Amino acid sequence: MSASKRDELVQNAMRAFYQGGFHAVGMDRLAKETGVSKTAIYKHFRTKDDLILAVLRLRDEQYRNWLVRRVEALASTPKDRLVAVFDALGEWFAEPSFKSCIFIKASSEFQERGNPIHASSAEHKHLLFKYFSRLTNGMGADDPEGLARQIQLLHEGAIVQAHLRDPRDVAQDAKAAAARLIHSAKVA
Amino acid sequence: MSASKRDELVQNAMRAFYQGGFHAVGMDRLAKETGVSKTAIYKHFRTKDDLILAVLRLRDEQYRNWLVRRVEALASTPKDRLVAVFDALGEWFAEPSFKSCIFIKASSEFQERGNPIHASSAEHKHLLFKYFSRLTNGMGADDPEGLARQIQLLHEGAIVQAHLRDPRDVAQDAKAAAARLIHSAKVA
DNA sequence: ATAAACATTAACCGATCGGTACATGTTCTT
DNA sequence: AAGAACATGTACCGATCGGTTAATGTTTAT
Repeated sequence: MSASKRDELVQNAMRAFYQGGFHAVGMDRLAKETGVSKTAIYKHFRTKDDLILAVLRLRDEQYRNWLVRRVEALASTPKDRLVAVFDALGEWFAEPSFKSCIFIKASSEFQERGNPIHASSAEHKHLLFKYFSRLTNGMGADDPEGLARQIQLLHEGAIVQAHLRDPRDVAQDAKAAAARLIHSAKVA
Repeated sequence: MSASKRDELVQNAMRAFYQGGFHAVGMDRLAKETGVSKTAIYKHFRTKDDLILAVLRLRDEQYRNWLVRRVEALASTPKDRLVAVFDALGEWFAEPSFKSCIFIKASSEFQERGNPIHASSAEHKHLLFKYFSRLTNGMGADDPEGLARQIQLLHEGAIVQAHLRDPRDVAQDAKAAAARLIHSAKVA
């Protein structure tokens, strides 16, 4: 199996797990939906959990790349970019295939503290925090880490809410709250 | 089976699903952990999904009752109570058995729009919104529904974060953000 | 052309899934 | 005390779970 074929498999597995859930989607169904036989899958991934970890690694890279690039395109100062995060979120929520965040889902299904899948999800959220932190540092906030954590609270809350109610206004609510927090933040 | 026995079953099922996940915990394991045989369970619940719905109904009542009473004990004005919500959350996060919110987990595992379990989770979050809304109305906020939605964003975000990182400071971060939003909210 | 190397498929493994049939208590009525 | 009504546990149902074995292409090197 070529490297690109493998990437394609992980990508298709991501779609299947994202739409159907990790426990709910079995390996047989996965083989059918990805067009790759179970044997071929197990040639490259020792266990289902390993495949899930590969899916999460890919999604981490995808999501953070997308967010950073989209935010860069929408605003040019760190302060404006922190607000623009929620415009980007709004675009994501509006996609018909939006079904919450795969890491929140993964941590819901694999919740034991030491589980690698849980840890991988936590790591993704930490990397996201570091991105927010870069921006709050860039705008010269007095307590950049604190503000970054607050921004992330709104980020995670918006995703959860967008999955449970009409997502149309969720991003705007979060954006308004973020703008308040950012503009009233003390600058060093 | 007496009514109290039934309640006890639902309560024990709640613990098992909460700790282990809905798909991951099967009916055999459930029977073992609750001490009630499968046959007896199926005497009172047509399907596993029906049992899950009963679990969610109980948890909805429990959580909202707990939150309202705890907040009432911590503060006496609507404005202070909105902030106190996050002190209550902090107490919850500090419990060793805390493992996120069962409704967020349920909506992660049953994510199809029309699924009754998903709908029940959404309904719980809507009832929670109505509680926040009562408080924002009580404090005379200019846009009470908008502020209530922002408070709920912090509420959901805090739960997700508390599940993925050290939960010690999460509630305080959310409380600080909520206080900012509440105190800078226009009053009609 | 041929054989080694690799990829794929189908069939199968024991375990567990949600759910049920049935035989055995146990309790209440008379 | 006898029998109806109900509750319970055991053993089982076909289907599916994650994962493997072994036989069958398909490619590549010589």
